[in-house]
Amino acid sequence: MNTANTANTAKGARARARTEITAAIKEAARGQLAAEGAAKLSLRAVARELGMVSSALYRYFPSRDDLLTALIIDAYDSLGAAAEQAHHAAADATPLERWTAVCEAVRGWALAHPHEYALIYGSPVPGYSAPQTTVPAAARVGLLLIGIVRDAHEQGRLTGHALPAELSREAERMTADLAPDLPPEIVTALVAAWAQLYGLVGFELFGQFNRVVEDREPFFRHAVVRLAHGVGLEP
Amino acid sequence: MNTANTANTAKGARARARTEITAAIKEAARGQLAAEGAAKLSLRAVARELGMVSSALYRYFPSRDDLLTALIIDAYDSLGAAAEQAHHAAADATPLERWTAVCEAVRGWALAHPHEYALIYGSPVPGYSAPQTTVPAAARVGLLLIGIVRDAHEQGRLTGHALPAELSREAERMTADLAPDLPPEIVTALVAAWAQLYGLVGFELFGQFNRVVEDREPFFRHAVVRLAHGVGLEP
DNA sequence: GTCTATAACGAGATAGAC
DNA sequence: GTCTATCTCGTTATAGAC
Repeated sequence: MNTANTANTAKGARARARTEITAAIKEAARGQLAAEGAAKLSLRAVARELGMVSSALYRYFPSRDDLLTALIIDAYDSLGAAAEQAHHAAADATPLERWTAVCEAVRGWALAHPHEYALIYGSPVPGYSAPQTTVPAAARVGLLLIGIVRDAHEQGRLTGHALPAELSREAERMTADLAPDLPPEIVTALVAAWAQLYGLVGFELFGQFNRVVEDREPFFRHAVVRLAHGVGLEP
Repeated sequence: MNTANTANTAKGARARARTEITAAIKEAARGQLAAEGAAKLSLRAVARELGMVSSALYRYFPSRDDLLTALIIDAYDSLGAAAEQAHHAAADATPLERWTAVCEAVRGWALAHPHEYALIYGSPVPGYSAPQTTVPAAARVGLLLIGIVRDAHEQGRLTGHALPAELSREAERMTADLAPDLPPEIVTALVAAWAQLYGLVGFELFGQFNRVVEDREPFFRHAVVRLAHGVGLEP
């Protein structure tokens, strides 16, 4: 067990060093994101900042695109965790209150991490195409919103609006994919509200609200309550 | 008058050449936008593509940022013209039909010009800050939407929702700025709907709807009708 | 096996002398 | 307006330390 012990501690130390260096690389890369943008993220600059040589980074990330993917997943996870935490803190509240709590957590995270928000919800990075591995992290906020609406539906607190005939096929397809237990008109409204939420956040973050909306917090709060109404959530 | 004549034609030819070359520069720059993104837009590459020398471009655009600004204004103007044309074609229709016509024109233009859309509504370009000269072009779509809602209001076709007290000051400020003849609750809803419209378009364009919304046109159409309802427009 | 460093490639950008 | 010398980049091959 002596050998096992030393082997374990040795392996543990190596693994610890590896995760630490991986974290340092991502941290330096996030600094690059803020300074130069995702399009100009460069492995050499990251290595320089860490006092390493560029080829050494390839032990941790097989390519620049893999580093970008890791940053994207981290950003989605950080946003998702913030939203889940806000949702958990409002666990006993009404669906409408939980909805606004999640939306405000999204906005708060975006204002606190503007460059990471731009990475995941801004313009695509030229030449980069996100792999499917980003999907679970990207889905976290959406799943929260679905869960809130599902609870409201089970409590009989939902009122939907009729769908046009041309949309019924697609609405049923989305419903089967996302939330088979909810009515199609609710799922359709929910997907739209999900996109519209990020429209509000993006306009504030990217400067479109400059000289238009000044006092943004009450504006946003009211807008997401109206969004919830559109999905059928009543107070 | 001989001298005046030659002077005039010379000046006319020179001015014509200048606008032609300016247009060619912007055209090549738009190609760069699509290939490398706005962050990597470089005067040298544009010059290379045109067979010019980089220093020659400075006769047309004093800096890279000025070229960017010109591209941004052109994009806003192109989008605004497309929206205005769609609105004009629906001049005799109901406000709700004009609303959806403008929204669909925005989406159509975005799908046809994804890189220019990313330039104006995507992540900000690092190190670039848009000057106030972009504001009039950027406002065109918003002014259209305000006009449609104003017409509906004058026809008595608008129903608003009460505002929370915390928002009344900001709502009155926005109303004074944007449309003093409309009720504050309508102006507030309109600004929110404006941002939400671009949330829908951006999600489709930037891939967030991949594997989520497949048949996007009826989805979008229904979503903007619901947006209009949120502003108070009834059919 | 795990890691870092050296060196090199091919492509492209850049600054400055001319 | 042209040329050149010197930068950058992502990536790979290789050699050696632990």
